[in-house]
Amino acid sequence: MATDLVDETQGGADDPRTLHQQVLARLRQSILLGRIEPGQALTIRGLAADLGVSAMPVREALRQLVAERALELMDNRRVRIPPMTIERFDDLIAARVVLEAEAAARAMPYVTEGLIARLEAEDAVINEAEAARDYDTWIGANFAFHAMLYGAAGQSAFLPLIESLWLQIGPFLRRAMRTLSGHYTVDRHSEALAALRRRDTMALRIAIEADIRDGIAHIGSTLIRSEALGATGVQGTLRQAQG
Amino acid sequence: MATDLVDETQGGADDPRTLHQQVLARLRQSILLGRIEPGQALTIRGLAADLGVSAMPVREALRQLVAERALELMDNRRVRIPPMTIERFDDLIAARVVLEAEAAARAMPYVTEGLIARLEAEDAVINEAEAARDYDTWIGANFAFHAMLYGAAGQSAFLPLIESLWLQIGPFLRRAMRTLSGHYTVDRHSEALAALRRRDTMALRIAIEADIRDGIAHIGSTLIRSEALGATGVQGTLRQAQG
DNA sequence: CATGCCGCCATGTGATCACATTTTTGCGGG
DNA sequence: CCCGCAAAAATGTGATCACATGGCGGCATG
Repeated sequence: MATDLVDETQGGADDPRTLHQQVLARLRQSILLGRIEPGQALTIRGLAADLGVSAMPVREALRQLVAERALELMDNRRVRIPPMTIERFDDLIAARVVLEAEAAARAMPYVTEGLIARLEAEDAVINEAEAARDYDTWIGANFAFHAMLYGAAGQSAFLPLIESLWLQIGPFLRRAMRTLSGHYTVDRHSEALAALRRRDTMALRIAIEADIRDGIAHIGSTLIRSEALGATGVQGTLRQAQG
Repeated sequence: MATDLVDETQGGADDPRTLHQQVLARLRQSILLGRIEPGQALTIRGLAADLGVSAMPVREALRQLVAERALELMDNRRVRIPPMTIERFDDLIAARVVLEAEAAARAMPYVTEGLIARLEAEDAVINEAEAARDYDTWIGANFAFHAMLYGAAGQSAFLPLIESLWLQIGPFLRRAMRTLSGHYTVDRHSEALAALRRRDTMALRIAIEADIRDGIAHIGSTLIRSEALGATGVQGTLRQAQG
């Protein structure tokens, strides 16, 4: 009864990372790509069984994801994806806009031709994925595009904060994209790339903000249709697969 | 050989929180108030002995603080306070400015007379602490003032991000304040309170940004004087007190 | 006296176990 | 047929243990 909740492919036997780091990476990706349903039961033993590890690495990974606000520790001491509300969603978008616009502007001095070329390559992946309706690739490449830009100056204090925001939005982004397939938008990444080539910081800020806003504006309406997504939902009865 | 690294007073026997939550709270406060020296050895067993708990809660608390970027996991798998560089410090301040200015502006609609009164009370505590050179109280009340404002609308997605930034700055803020005792500054909190009373969002943004910038501007010079604070330093040989 | 090597000790990681609490299930009565 | 209560299963929390790794000092050697 093993679910496809996590990517079983990655993580070889000679992975230099600790087990809890591997578990963390896999769970993080699952959340980011919306593979975990809001409301789904997330138990230590269940995840451990699914991932083929003991409980300890899972415990540590869950704790870390709680700290990043990707998961929420309830009063029952159980962990879940935090339910989304309109207010919280609005907060998350506002935080993304100010943080990512600033991060992009601050990355400008470090933008090289090579970086622009790599961004263009990533943008091509995004466009292909969009045409093919491949949402996993689309979401992943989209984040890679932004992260590549913000990390141009090397490790930045902005990136972890932004990543936390993505993790909080991820589960609902995927759900909204399923309902709203084929939404036509202006290619904001092209605008951003043009701004980068011109070294036009202000235009870059505008492009990034526009990309964030109309990339997810329609989620708001999804939220309105089903108030407090994830607040109710299938509680448990999905992780009984173990002896 | 127990250090005064953590506040031993809090945390009764009938604390409803789990042990790891108590440990987390105490470590977090220690970091925020700069009671942990950058470069100081932070071992699981050592902290557990200091706190009178087993290793398990400490492990989980450390993991959570690593996720919040308050601590850093080195390649040795050992944990430390991340060394500060001028670039990182600059990033942290920039992130604080955009996040806190936005958080303050978004809190404006929820500002009541009662909140303003409570902020004034907190500001009084800050001024007293500054006069008395009581840095612990000063830092704590300062954060309480800001958190109170940003949390006016209830739980905000901004607050955890901002808290992470405070935790990253904390250890060095304290160090810089020790060297720069008695720095005269305009009372930006008064300006912020005045803006709140007038419901002047733009003035509030300006006051918050000014408060952040000149509250810690002098730390930059401290950093320049001792390049890469915490990069070198007393490595370990301080947590041998156990057996 | 300086330097490189070896062994010991401390540490992080992961596994397993016991216990208290919560959740689910099953049964009996209304 | 529905509701409530009790038993049973499941879960989170914390403790302890085994093991591999890394750091440190002592020791022998040049």
